[in-house]
Amino acid sequence: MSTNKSGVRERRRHHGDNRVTLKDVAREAGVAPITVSRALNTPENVSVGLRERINTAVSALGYVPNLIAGGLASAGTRVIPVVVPSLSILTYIEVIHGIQQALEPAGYQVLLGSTDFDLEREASLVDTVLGYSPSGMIMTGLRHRESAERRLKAWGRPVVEIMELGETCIDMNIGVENTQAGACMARHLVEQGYQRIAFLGTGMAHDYRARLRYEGHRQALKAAGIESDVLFQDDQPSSYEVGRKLFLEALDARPDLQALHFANDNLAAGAILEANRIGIRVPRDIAIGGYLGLSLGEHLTPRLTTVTVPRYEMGVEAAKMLLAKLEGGSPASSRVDIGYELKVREST
Amino acid sequence: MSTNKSGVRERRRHHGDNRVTLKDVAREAGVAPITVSRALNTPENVSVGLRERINTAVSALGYVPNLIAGGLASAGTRVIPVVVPSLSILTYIEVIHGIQQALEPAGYQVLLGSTDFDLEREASLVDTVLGYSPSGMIMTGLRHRESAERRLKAWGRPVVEIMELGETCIDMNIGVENTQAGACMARHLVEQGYQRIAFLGTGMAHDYRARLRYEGHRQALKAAGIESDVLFQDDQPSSYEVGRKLFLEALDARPDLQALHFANDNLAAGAILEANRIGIRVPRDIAIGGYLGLSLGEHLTPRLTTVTVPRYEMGVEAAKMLLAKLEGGSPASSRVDIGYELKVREST
DNA sequence: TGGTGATTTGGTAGCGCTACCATTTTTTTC
DNA sequence: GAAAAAAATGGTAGCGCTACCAAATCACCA
Repeated sequence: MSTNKSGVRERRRHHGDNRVTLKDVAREAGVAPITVSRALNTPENVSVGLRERINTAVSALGYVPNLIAGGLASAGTRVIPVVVPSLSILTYIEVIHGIQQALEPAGYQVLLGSTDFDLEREASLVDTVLGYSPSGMIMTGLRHRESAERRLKAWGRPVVEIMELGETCIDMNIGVENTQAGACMARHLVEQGYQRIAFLGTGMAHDYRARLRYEGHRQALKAAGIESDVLFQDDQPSSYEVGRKLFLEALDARPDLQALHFANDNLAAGAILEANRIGIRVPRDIAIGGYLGLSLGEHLTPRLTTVTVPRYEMGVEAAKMLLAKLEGGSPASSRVDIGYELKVREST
Repeated sequence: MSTNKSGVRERRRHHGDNRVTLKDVAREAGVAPITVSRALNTPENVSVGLRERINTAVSALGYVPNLIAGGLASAGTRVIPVVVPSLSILTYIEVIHGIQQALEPAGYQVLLGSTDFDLEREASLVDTVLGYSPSGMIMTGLRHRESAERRLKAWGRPVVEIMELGETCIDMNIGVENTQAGACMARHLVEQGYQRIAFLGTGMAHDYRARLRYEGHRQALKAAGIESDVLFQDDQPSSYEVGRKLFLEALDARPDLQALHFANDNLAAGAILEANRIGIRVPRDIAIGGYLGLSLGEHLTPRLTTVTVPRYEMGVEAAKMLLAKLEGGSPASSRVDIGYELKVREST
């Protein structure tokens, strides 16, 4: 029977995994475990000599902290869940990219969650990820199930809501005014002299931010004295293919249309590419405007007029707001309008 | 002073956070905590009546397990780190999407890590994420720092290496034969009668999978008796813009070229879009082939000939292999060739 | 009915770390 | 120089859960 010196039966480690622990480092450095913990977490509270001795032991043994144990015992686990509606939409990917690039150097990891635009799933995802004792959290949008919102508020750690801007948020908020962005493009189309303008979007039943842009579009047309309001929509996720389909559908149903306002650049690009193929001249025959500022837009012929949103930067800023709060301070502002910009190019 | 019934000073909870714990559920259901744990994790070991009583208590209190504590005490934390070279490359995003879609329903979360093609960073990322006691892991490629490889092998939990196929892997492997895929396109170009063929790629200094495809390209040309070997490269990440730049550079430097083999569809698309703009006819003036099968390729004029790789499916399959092993069984195969397909369209 | 084994439940210890407090050492002050 | 304050280190308990083993209960059969 395997026994150790003191004759007590050796307890088999739970996991096969026998990583170096803080205790091992402590033994190596000849100090108490808690001192090692301090040397690593609050080095200013440990004398210089000891600190060096401990650091030597750490690298000698190749110690890597068990964040799980740390998370259980104290604060967070240096995990930041990022909850987005979909991973198949480039927009969210670019935001996540920005978040990740800003968080990783600070020693935080991104935990990915996707809701498929379902607030119920979002709520249960919030429950799940809170089970990881994360250090903070990034959510998409300002609308959530009441239960999720309550839980996050009670949680008391930094939360950033992105993509959208509103009066009230759980904790911090960065995004754009979707209604205004929608109105901006519509106004531009009107200013260009177009009168018969349609809005074309996908998944508007669940994507309320797209609905907000449509709402802005309508308001702008109304303000310009255009009462007619043409909408083409589809329930599939946005893609070049769906853009193409909506484009053909609109041409067919309303040959008199002068301009098409697409809910995003994927759709708009699909339309321009199809126009190229079938010989419809943009904007002479019909004008096309998008939303997002995907790089593809600049390479199309004609180049796509769009309302750009700095998605990557939004991610970086969201992460920075979170980090500011995590590091004890408070962010410069807890509500940031990342802005949008109308890029007038040749398609309108 | 705040004291409880037994006169012991009440210990302030570490975290403000006062979630419902397993103990609370146990009290509510009138059983021992361990029984609740069993009812949730191995319900077959708990009698039906008790199981129901416990489930009632769980939902009455809104209990959500603390995965951190579970992870510390036992096996994994139901986290699967996914380590990829970059989040700005659509390929990896689509794989991650597949992984996420397959893992989330099974109750696993994706922890994102990106290495920027730096194996040193990859190794330290491996150390970091192992600190989360993950249940399994997904890595990109088969080449790693020796330390990372050793650590993962010793770790003893399921690891899937994706994107590439090889003789030896840490644990499980799914991907494509990059060399063959590169050769496939080159062979096609030769068969179409093109002789003066260039390969155009980006970041080939660090992206060895792109180098493998180039290697395949060279071998195929050599096999066809074409000794000349033209390469244009750039160090920026792939984009339409860089594709455009390489395209113009190639046209300028070697006006006699008949076909361009791009390392990926982003570059190839950038080239076709530029060709459209400046009036170069593809494939009459010059043929263009890509790699990946991005959906954009089908919407270009001419449609892009490419070697498609089922990226989303690769993610799903990788996740399934992992899940099979996590759930005790073993995957049907621990080495899966996800395959590629030459899609001949109008650009060649 | 008692005995055997299978099934169901509970007790205890500990996963690796840090909060909290106690103790020791050093520095400062008058 | 002693007393007081500050800084450095250590001890202990416990974060919430599950592995391991012990105990209790049940089913079954001779």
